[in-house]
Amino acid sequence: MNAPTSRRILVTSALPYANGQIHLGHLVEYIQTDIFVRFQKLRGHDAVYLCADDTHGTAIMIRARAEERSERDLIAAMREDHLKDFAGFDIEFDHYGSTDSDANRRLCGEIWRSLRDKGLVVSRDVKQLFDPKAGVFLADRFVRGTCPRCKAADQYGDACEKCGATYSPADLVDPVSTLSGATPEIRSAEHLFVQLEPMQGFLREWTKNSGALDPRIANYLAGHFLGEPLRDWDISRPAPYFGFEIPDAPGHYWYVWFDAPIGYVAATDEWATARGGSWKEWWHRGAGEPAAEIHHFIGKDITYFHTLFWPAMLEAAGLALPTKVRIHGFLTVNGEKMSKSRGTFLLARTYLDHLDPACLRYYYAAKLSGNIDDIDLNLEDFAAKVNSDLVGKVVNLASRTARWLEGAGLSETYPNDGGLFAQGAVDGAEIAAAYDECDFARAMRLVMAAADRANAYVDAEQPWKLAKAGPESAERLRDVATVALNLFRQIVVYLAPVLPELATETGALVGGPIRSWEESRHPLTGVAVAPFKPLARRVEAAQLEALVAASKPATPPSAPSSPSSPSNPSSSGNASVTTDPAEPLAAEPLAPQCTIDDFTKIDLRVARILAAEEVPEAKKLLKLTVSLGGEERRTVFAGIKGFHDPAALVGRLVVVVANLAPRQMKFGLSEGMVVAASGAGATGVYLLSPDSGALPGMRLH
RNA sequence: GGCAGCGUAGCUCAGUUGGUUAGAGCACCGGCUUCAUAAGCCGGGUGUCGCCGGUUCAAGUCCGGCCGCUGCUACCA
Repeated sequence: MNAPTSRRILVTSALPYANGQIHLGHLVEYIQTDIFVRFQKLRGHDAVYLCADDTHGTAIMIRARAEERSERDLIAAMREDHLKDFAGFDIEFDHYGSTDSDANRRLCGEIWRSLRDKGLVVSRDVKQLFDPKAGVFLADRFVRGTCPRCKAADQYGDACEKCGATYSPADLVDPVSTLSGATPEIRSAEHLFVQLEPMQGFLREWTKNSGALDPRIANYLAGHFLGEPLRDWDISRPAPYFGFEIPDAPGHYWYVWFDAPIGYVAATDEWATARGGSWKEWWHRGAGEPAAEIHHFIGKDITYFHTLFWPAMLEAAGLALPTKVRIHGFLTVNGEKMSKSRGTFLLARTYLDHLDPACLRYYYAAKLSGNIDDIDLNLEDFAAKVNSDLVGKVVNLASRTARWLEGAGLSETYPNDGGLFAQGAVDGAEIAAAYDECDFARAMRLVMAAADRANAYVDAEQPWKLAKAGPESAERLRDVATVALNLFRQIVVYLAPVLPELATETGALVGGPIRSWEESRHPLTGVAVAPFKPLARRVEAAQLEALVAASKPATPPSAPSSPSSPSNPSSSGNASVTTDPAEPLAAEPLAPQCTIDDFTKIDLRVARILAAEEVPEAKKLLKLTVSLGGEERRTVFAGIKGFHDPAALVGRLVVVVANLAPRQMKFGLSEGMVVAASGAGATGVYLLSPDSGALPGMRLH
């Protein structure tokens, strides 16, 4: 029963680059980190979540130029966007800084001096392509040209996508700068390098034995970098460059990857200073009691920086090393890389326009198991999982029992529940262990198992019958509902790191704010229960469709419908045009715009009804057999019973969706769908018929 | 091209150091229920564990090859 020993835990997420908006891929990391930190805080630990915008580098400089604004103006605007998006997803940083801060400049200087003092900095000339028109050195991806090996046109500066050759940008035939179109010239410039080879022994030991890395990662590093001499790390860029000028090397700037991780320390500095402390309490070895843990959450793409460069820098500077580098995979949507053209490049903002952030937080939690596999956001699965778990199992528990307690409140003593609450409390240890290892998927499975038990309890006790049985059952009813609501609140405590909003609302329903994991150990008794308000809403397919539609690239400017256009009679005021009632359209607004590609996915065919029979048990269905021409027959269940006489349908031509996935219905397999018009408020269902002459099997274009 | 990860039920995923008959949730099928936001409960596994070969008394698990998917590729893999 004693509270867990308090730990001091500093947690970071990778710094988002100030050159783009937050998307759902980013959020895999920020949501994951936020859950971890909220969990640690709920457990009573001294945890702090720090992050910052990563603001420097060529890309920012070039974009600022293109937009004819200053870099600082650009990064200030991006920062605001980022903060808004994070807040929208309930991601709660203790401090959110910027790499373009005074604190960061100062700390970069301090760590730089340590590297200099250790003799790790060397200077060397580097030949690089230079864009004379834009006046900047060009990273490989800003140069395109013809592959020197296979002569494929329009290849990047470092490798050919066609033949796979790798080369130096200087080898490209007819190189062109993608910035200005100018022909780049080769220029030589001095760069500063940090020697890593002297750190090889340290890195080999740290990656393998510190416990900071998953053995798979340690193994990967051992086999690919630590087996051979480590190359020097090019750490400076010549002017012009948006970043910090190196104090003892005028005209040279720290490369963005030097100042970015130091941003973690700078954020600590700003946060600690504001509350009267110092960053040294967290980053100095042996400072503070107990020793602080440092956890970095990162994506697998930046493994190299966080497991070799960064620890080497910290080691050289004599600072504390990461306790854990927690590496996660990337996000795919519907099994594929996010794609703008498919509408699966989902921005945080767009998601928030259509859906509840809690749904994504839960879905990610249910899929994150702490390893480096990519995770897939399957939109159908997303809706099914959220609806089934959150709405059907968890929230429904309160929804189906809270109302019986509105007047009386919870029972004065906790009733016999067959050990359910006690079992839930015991499970808490296992759930906590899963959270602590970032195996949130396992935590969610355990929580849902608890919810299943609770629902089974309610079902067995049949409180609805007690409610009807009259006053002599009132106490029993109160007891059953008391158990159910306590089991619900226990589950919500376990879900609080993932679903802070649900935790807040549950606190308002019964028992007050949830502040500690310990609240899962003791049932509430004798307290009031507020009127029940819906705690979560189902995800509807239409919301997902709208999200995808809104994520497609801006459609070519739909010809602004000019009111005077003669082809647009409804707005021409022409008296000869009859005005139809507006209700049908108003009742069911237009679906989001789709492309011709979307449309052609749906194969509409003319079909002839060969047979139509009643399905006696069905309220709405008729069983139709239709011909698509030749021998192609389909069985289709159509929801038109009561509007059409089966006998009158036989022989008639209709339109069917011919490539619709078969659907198992209660009365048999339906192999298509007959198209019909209907609408809110309308009473009938109106089948479509082609003009005479159409033949079964013809496609609608 | 190089490197890494993955490939288990219709879908999303668990499967610990190789060890009975390969699991969960969802979906689906059958039954029950009607308090609840079309929610809930009971029952049913629907599978060539990507393919081929090897090690072993025993392989989803270890080894080799192949295929497929995904990601990364720091001025240098």
